[in-house]
Amino acid sequence: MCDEEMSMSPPPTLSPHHVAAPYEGYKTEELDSPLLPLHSAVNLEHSSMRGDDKNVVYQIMYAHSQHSDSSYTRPVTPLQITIPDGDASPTVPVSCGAVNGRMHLNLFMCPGIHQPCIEVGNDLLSPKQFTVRGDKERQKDWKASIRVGKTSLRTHMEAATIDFYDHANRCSGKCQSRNYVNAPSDEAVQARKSKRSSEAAFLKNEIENEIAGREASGVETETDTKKPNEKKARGRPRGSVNKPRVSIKTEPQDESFFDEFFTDGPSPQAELEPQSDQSSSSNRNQNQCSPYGEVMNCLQNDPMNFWSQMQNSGVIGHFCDDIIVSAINLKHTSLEQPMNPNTANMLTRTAYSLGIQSVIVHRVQSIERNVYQQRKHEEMFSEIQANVEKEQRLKNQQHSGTSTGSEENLHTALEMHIENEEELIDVGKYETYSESGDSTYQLLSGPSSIL
DNA sequence: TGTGAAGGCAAGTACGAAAA
DNA sequence: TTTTCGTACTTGCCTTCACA
Repeated sequence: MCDEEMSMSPPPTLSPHHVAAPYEGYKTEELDSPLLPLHSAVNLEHSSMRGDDKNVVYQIMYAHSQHSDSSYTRPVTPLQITIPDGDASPTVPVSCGAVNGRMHLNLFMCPGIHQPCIEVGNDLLSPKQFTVRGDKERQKDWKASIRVGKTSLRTHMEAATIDFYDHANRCSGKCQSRNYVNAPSDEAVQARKSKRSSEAAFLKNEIENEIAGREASGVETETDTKKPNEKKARGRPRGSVNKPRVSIKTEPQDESFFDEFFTDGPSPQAELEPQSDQSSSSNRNQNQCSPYGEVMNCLQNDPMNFWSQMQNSGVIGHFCDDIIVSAINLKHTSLEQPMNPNTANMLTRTAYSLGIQSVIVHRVQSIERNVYQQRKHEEMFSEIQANVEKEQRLKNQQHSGTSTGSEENLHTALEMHIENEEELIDVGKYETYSESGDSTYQLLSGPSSIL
């Protein structure tokens, strides 16, 4: 399993490029991958994060690590879809239709299609979304639709001039064609390899040309380290049977775990555990693990040391997964249960810990503006509709003549719609969390304010 | 002739309904 | 309650066709 084998190898080093777009403006339209700047909840939980503190967050994470030398490129987990200012993020210019963007290679992770990695203005889009923006979604082939220079992304990937970040260790098993999986003929394989090797130099050169003016150090091609025979086929294995469905509904122990997660001090259970654990775990050799209280103490009082050890041990991915699962549980709790002080407090703590409070504020404002605009438009169209009906009645009464008035009104309505179009708020910027994917907001009676 | 777009097809996923 | 089955959907690759 790739996630469990997450390595800390640096990302490919194709022309490091500093992201120009401001961090705060980044967002993703991925429904299940909301923008979550990741930083230490322990260190920042009580600090007021301002927008210009973002670099501080980054320093807190890595400044004192063993990788403090400038040559080290920070590892990237799937959560880290934001790029702080000043971070070296290798990018390549990409295009899809008329839309241009920059693909962040260290965010481009297998299988890629839903991984937000393409910077377009202030948006961070997945390749799928990028093809939609470029009006190429009907092509059903995102790799062919996205172009690097004059060549498709597919061609680059087949030539191994571009590959998913740390693909050897993070392969999802869903990235390969059925044509590879279904054992192609040796001739086909040889032909493909030959084609790749002959094109690779040209394609690499093309990429370097595309990013001319920057240092072109080449892309790490990981084909040598790949093990094609270990690739899994996409989708459901043949002959497999259904397993009993595992509900992600919060279970009691998960609830308690989550309650503890974002609280200041140890929970009552946590305080009890060390005592019960101390007697039995005082002898490390007997249990083959550190005492509960010792681990908890390190986690709370020396987070830098704790997480550094987890990182060095290569198991930090497990804890990131726990955080993700806990966040999902919190989402379900928020959606399915009446709001209570505990959940509300937890949501606020989470928002502050993840540094997304400004995103939330912007989203609230955007929703309010959108509701106001929708109401305004409804009123406008109701008025026009009433006028049209009025004209129609007059027309019927007169039994003759033309009703130029209604036509004018209709025309006016169309014009007003177009004129006001630019005033419409792009709620898509902050509209990502709807379970159903419905992007329209319900018009509430009363004022536009939702607070 | 090369390139891009559109559509077809294959393989697998996810999920609900039905059966055991 | 668990397992099996059916089906809509997703994804990726290939072929065909139109156009410059």
